[in-house]
Amino acid sequence: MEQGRNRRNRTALLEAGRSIGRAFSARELHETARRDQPTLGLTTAYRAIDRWRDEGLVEDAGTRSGEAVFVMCGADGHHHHLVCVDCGAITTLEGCALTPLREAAASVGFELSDRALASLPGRCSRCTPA
Amino acid sequence: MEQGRNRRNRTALLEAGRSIGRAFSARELHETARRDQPTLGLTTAYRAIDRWRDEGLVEDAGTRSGEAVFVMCGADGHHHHLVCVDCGAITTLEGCALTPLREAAASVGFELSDRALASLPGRCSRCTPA
DNA sequence: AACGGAAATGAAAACGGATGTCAATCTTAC
DNA sequence: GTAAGATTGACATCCGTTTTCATTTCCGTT
Repeated sequence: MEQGRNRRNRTALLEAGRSIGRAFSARELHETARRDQPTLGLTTAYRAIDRWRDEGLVEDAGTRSGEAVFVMCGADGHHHHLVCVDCGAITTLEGCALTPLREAAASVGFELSDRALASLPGRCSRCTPA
Repeated sequence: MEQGRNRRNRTALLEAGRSIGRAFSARELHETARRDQPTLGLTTAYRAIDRWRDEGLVEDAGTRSGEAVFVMCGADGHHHHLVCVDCGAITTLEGCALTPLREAAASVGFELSDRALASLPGRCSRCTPA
């Protein structure tokens, strides 16, 4: 019995997302997953990311040269990601160093957006000019 | 003697940017400045924002429904802006509540991006659901 | 195993924000 | 005033993303 395309696609996309190991664009996810499933379409990669975002499996991580980029996110415990704006490298920041900022915002009537700040832009040591 | 178009455009754009009082897109800047200078083109609005960014007069403030948005920024002293992701309202946050975060990032070899975090996403009290 | 409705897929078209092009206009130096 | 150079704005183009739609796949029911 020929296995279905759907399940294989989903698996290939998920493995691609997990194996990339850094922030990725929809195009990069597509290219990576395509090595396993050559017929997989770009539209499906976009749709997978949408679904993952709804499920909390992926976070928006801004844009890199015009493309929206994302980071995979195990949903365990409160944490933030540092994302290198140059190469996409990711480091997980355990605990929450955002509390002082959140309180400062609250004192002027603003509720800081946890979702939008889940991924924090920066530069990894490789990409920081000496 | 007919005054030049260039100077008038520049003035209209600058006044528009300052008068809007919240985060704005290039299209919004264009529409506002156009009330003074009806012949002013959208391209010129984009170019003004580019120039302002180089001069530190404006900061990127993410995107709102697909459009990049910006906030005007007096270059005086270190501060951050809280920008409402729904309505674009701005509050200036004096001092820097980002220090703990910056240090946490530094401890794992990341240099936090001051520029990218100049404008912090959140929700103003009006737009926060009760 | 066969059927049927619901969901997923991928190719192509449509969309929209941003950028590039270029002739016309304006500014500034002389 | 004139010429060289910068600025402008209409239009074309680019490109990431979304929409569309006919086809295929999935899965519960018979």
